[in-house]
Amino acid sequence: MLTEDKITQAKNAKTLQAIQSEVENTNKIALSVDCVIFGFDENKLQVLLIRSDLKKYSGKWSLLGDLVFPKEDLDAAAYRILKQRTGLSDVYLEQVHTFGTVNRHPAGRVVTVTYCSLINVRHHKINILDNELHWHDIKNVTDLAFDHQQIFDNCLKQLQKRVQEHPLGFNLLPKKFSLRDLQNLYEAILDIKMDRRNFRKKFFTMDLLIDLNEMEQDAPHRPGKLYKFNFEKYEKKNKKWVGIDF
Amino acid sequence: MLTEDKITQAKNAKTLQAIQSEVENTNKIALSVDCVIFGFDENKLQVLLIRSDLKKYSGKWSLLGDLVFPKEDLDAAAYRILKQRTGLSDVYLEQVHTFGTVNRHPAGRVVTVTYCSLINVRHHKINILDNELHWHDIKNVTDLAFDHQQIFDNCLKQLQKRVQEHPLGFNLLPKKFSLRDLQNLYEAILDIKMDRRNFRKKFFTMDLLIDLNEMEQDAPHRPGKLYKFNFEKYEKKNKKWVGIDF
DNA sequence: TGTCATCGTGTAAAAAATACACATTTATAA
DNA sequence: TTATAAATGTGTATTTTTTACACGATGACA
Repeated sequence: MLTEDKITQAKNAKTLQAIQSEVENTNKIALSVDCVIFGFDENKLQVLLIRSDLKKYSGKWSLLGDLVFPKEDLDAAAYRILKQRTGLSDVYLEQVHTFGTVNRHPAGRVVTVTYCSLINVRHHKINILDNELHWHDIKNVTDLAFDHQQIFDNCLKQLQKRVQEHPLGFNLLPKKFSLRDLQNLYEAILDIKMDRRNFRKKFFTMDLLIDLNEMEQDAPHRPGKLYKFNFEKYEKKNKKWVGIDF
Repeated sequence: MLTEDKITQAKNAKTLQAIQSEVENTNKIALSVDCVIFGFDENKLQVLLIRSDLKKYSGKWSLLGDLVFPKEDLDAAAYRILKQRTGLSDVYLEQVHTFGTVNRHPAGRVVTVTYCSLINVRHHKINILDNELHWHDIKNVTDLAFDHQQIFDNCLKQLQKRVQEHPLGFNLLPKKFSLRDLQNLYEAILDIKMDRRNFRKKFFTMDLLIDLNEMEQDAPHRPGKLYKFNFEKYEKKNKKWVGIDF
């Protein structure tokens, strides 16, 4: 190493104290997490919203969020909010994006880490005690408080993409579901219509559905067979590259 | 609305001051950005690293990062670091993930927002004056300081995925490139070998390359034709859904 | 027992991905 | 100048995947 290098290195090698001082004193910022919680009910994709707790946005709906505690992991904060609001643990949760525009929050600088969560509406329904908390058909979600509309749009877009690449969608369905349920789910998330026969062929070819030899109950017409997703088998196979396509 | 609802709403409707107080006083956290800066040189994917400025990690390499200023947008902080370290503006930059494990940084709680940047090595080469800053073949990147190995791995994985779905890769190449250059780039990023004829067919079929009617210079063999990417045409076409595949 | 709605199924055509070989061009070295 | 080495440029046959499309069977209900 050249002498010059050593000088530079010495210059760069701050003491831990120096950095600690920077971290402690100068540049701290409030950090929050916001959860976009999706559910699937009546063949519609739904999102869980709460009335804004800020007078400025009184009457508007907002995502579920809270400040992150100083000694709390980000994921833990997101789980805390979910547990608090839905009573559910063990839910699908994935970080999506961090929004940090300086003036995004009226109360000061708040950077927010957003999470997408998928839950089975049936499992948690009884736990929504707070009357200010409601499911909304995503088609009717407009004009949310803060920058939550942007966050929501971003999250939905990511969901639409990821649901095609990974078996996320099953988190929104009961353990047992019919192929019709599954197709309705995909159609709701992607906002498209699909050919029924080709959809079935697609999933049967994947060979990741387990036929339960049971039938739908209480269908007002010919009942369909019930399936469950074979997570074990899915975990074992490592998906290959798809190929360049843009 | 029920009376009960109104009570709940009143309870939830904090004043702006109350929230401001929370934001200002209780839960502030140091926030940094870390940039994974990729380059492409000698047919190898490279990443720009600096020697750690912490004695604890003396000798180890780390990503380029800095604390975010209280009145600075996240993206702006990332651009600032890039400008500072490479002299480049107008570079490809994309937020990837936010890492916030409580003990990830020895100096205290620091949450970091990570960015992936793709730059043309030729354009900035002269601007690396700092001797502690070096390009590293990604194949040799191991054991970075802090949790930077994890951040790097995550970022590379995302790059591998996104480069197949969007024309990011061209940010790593000179404006004029041969098809061989392009293929070498994809092979380096994805760490696979591709069939030359099928690769060419693929890109010609896309019809997004403009034939410049120029030839490579100084090739030690038969020179290939040079192309540039048709960004205008690409922007105009909106890619349709790919289809379920997992 | 008839009607209605949905289930369950197969095939043909089109499009995309893959595997694969040889003549051409330029630089370089004999 | 000529021969050699190395990479370019090109096409076709095969397989796989995607798409389009129709009808008989089943169960609920009236």
